[in-house]
Amino acid sequence: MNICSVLLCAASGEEISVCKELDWQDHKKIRAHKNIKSAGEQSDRVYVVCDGWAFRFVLLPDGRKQILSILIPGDVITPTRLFDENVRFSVQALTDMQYCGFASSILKAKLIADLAFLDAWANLLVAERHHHFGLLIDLGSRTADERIAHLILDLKLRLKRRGMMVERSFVFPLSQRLIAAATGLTPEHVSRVMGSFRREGLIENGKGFLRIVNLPGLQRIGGLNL
Amino acid sequence: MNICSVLLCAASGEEISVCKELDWQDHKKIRAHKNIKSAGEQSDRVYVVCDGWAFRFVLLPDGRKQILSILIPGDVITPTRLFDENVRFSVQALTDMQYCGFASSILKAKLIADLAFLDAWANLLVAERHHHFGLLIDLGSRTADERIAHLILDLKLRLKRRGMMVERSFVFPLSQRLIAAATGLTPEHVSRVMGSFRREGLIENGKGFLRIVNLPGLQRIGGLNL
DNA sequence: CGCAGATTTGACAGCCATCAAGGTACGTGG
DNA sequence: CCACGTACCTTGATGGCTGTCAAATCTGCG
Repeated sequence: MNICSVLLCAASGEEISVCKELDWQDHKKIRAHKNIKSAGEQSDRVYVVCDGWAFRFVLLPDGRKQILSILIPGDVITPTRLFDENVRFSVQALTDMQYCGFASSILKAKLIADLAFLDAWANLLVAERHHHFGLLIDLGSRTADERIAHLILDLKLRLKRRGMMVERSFVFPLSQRLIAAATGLTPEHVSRVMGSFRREGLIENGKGFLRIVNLPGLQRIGGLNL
Repeated sequence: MNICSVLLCAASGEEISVCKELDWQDHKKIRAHKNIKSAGEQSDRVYVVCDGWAFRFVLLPDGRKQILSILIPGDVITPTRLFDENVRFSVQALTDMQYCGFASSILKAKLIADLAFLDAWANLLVAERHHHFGLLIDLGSRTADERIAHLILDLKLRLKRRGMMVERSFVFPLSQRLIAAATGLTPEHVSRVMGSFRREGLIENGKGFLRIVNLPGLQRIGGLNL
């Protein structure tokens, strides 16, 4: 048993005991801004974020990139690798990070043998799907303020679940350029919106961290209210 | 063996032989514009579209609706129902339609017993995920023309795979209001874009059908080029 | 110190939303 | 058969949110 197995279990919502026999195959470090995977590459490993942040993205022919998801420690980087050899997106380290890989053949064998593990993996995919629906609503129907507020609230929730918040503050290594790529906006406009959030006393943020000062206010803007 | 089982197999990309023992539990008809499912409802059935079109959507508190996916015959309406009792979205019939339901307990038992079926189901979820990524790119990074052209090309491809195209024409029951809800635009703007497509000789469309006149031209606008 | 990248701010433009009006098709009821 | 209502599509005028372009400031880093 090791830290990566624990993370994998945590990510899939499973009891640690389920994963006792799982052991990591690789354990890698990578520097910020390096690609972990590029779209189209093949691979026989499923990777899990152990430390640091990363993001999934697609590079468009005209140079713009659309971010599909932001990955924090405990997230599975390529959960569909078990069923699809081709990865349809690229993954880049956002900070210096560590991640570890599990051979998909071993995971898949376990998936079949262990019903609880299958359920856990399915729940992981379902949760991601639900998350993507939220993103679609943001990009399709909501204003810049709403998208950014929602992004912040979403990250807050996920970090809190993993015990990575202190008070109302958390590590926040996202550059405004990245927030822009995630929300479908331009960096300039993100700067304007974040600036107004700060002036209105909703948030405080400095180098690498963010603090939610007025949670109800932020929720009034970015809550999905579904 | 019946038409619904065949459709379910087709949808999951499986050989028909795999599904021989599956039998439908319900077979329902429903009129256009009626809801098949509402978000939050629980259900113990997985439904498959037999005839007609439908769409998944989320209703926002301010009354706008965002369409998440358009469903054509052969599509599984609630593929995650096997792992998640709560459905996070609503589904509405777009035309008069027929659909049938399979008890999720039976499907799930088959999933565990039959490796090929598990793979097929996983492929279905992976394909949907990939499709949602494409939508995210549209809504996040692309113009109105590109989104609409892409929507048309995507439907064309899916209908072609199911053998539902004649020449370059296909049934196209989407109102412009619905295209707007799917692409994150307003009906007025959709009308302008479709009008310009028509004037430029890219498409022809009348009541309930659409014909792609200039496929390369449309692909130049709406191809993802990934 | 010098450079590259991130953030901020301002001016301006454009895409698309909003508001409004009119046309067409279709179903219903008289 | 015709009046009428409803829903959809079309078109125009106007406005606003956000993108684009540009430049200044700041920061970290070699």
